[in-house]
Amino acid sequence: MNATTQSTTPSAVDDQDASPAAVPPAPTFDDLGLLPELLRAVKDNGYTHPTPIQTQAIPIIMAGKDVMGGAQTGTGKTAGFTLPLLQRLARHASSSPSPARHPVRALILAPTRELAMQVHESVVTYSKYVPLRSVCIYGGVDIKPQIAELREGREIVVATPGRLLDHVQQKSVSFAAVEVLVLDEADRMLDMGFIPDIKRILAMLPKERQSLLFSATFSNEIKNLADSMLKAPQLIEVARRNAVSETITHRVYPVASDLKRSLLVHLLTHDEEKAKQVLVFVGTKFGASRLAVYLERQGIAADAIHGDKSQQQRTEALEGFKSGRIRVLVATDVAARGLDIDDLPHVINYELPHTAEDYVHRIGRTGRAGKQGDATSLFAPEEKQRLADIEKLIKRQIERVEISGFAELASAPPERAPSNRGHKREHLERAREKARERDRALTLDGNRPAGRELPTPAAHVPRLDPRLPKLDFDPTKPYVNKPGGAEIAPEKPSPTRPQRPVAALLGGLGKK
DNA sequence: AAAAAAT
Repeated sequence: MNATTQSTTPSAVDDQDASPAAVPPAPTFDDLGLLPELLRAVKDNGYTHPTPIQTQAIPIIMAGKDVMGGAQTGTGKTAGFTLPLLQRLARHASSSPSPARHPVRALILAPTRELAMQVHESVVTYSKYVPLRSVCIYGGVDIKPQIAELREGREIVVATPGRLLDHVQQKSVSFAAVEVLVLDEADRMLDMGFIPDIKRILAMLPKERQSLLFSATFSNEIKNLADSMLKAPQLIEVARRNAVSETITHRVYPVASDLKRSLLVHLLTHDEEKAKQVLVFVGTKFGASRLAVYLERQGIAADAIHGDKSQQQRTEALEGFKSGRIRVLVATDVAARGLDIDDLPHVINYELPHTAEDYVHRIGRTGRAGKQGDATSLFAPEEKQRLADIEKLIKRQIERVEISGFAELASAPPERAPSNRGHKREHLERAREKARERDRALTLDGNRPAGRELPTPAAHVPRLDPRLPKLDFDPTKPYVNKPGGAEIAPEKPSPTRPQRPVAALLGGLGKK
């Protein structure tokens, strides 16, 4: 916006505004009254000017007030609460080596492991010169080192709710001395059904404390949550809700869904701009893995990140991407919110997200902090409604870019579209996938979908989804459910009684 | 409609 007028003298008044007298000079971090130790850490990181949310939030949080914050990632929100939080704790920090002198004084809750790690990183960065220690608590990894760290004494705990409650049960953490609670991405927590966990944790905290709640949206549920946990909160809101960065160029490429893979490879290899790193969003976990493998086979360094991957795999994929070893990171919406990947120039939606709001979150990975960003979406005819919803939400028409050989097929009826186009291999793959889907429906659902005919034996290739645990019994035969495994029932079941679907068996085993 | 999170 005012990039050209951005003065080299930090104290210069921004005279772009209509009423210069009313506009204070752009604040620097020095103006915020932060401790020298914190300022030093900020400067080590190369920051001189706080973002708008930091300018607003830091004094309010330092004053000990409760906060309801509406800010998206990339606005400097994390430092906006980390710095004043450290400042408050540092005032009575204990430099004693005794663990007993380091009880948990601040609790920060985040919805995903990656987000928790990021917040923790920020805490570590800014607490460099103050005697405060922190730990990141999340699932999917060995719990013992976490217990050991908590035993040593940590003033600041950044955690995902599930594992934290695990620690509560094991009595490896005490909340008796908690002074500040931060709930980050509360809307996400709500979506993920974390609210019961959050309520349980809240009930264990001292009543006398400062609470900060951050959420990208303000639904009634969020407001209720805020009412139950905040006292006379100050409202901080920078970016307009669902605001989309102005520096992002949006594009959609019309294409038949069967050809999306080919188009993606085409874009990744032909478009000079996209010879760089790209984050690709897909709709399903399976789809993410499949696409990453496909890209690897095409000679493009790719990896997938999603919730069915082990924590180590997720960390590896993210590190690989950040280090540049991986060129294309294929992700589900695990990465849509909060994932902070610096200077990401391109985001591709391989599939349009189910809700328009998710589009905003996904493309929020690019065009950060005034940088130029590209949001490209592959747009199949059946996604028409989704695109309409997105355009309505972001209040702009997205440019259609038609690529010869792809766009024509997108306007043809989907069934006929890809035929005799020299994509036989893909066709085969597609057919195989269809067969797999059919198998899944048959073997796992037990009941045929209403009105759907059984495929003819020739078309029906009996094969179970390879991701599922191997069954050492015939799912079409009657069974009994025993602790430790399933067995074919020895006795003949009543012929009049319908069999329980296999899905019920698998579900039952999963819970045991 | 899909994904995320404790085992």
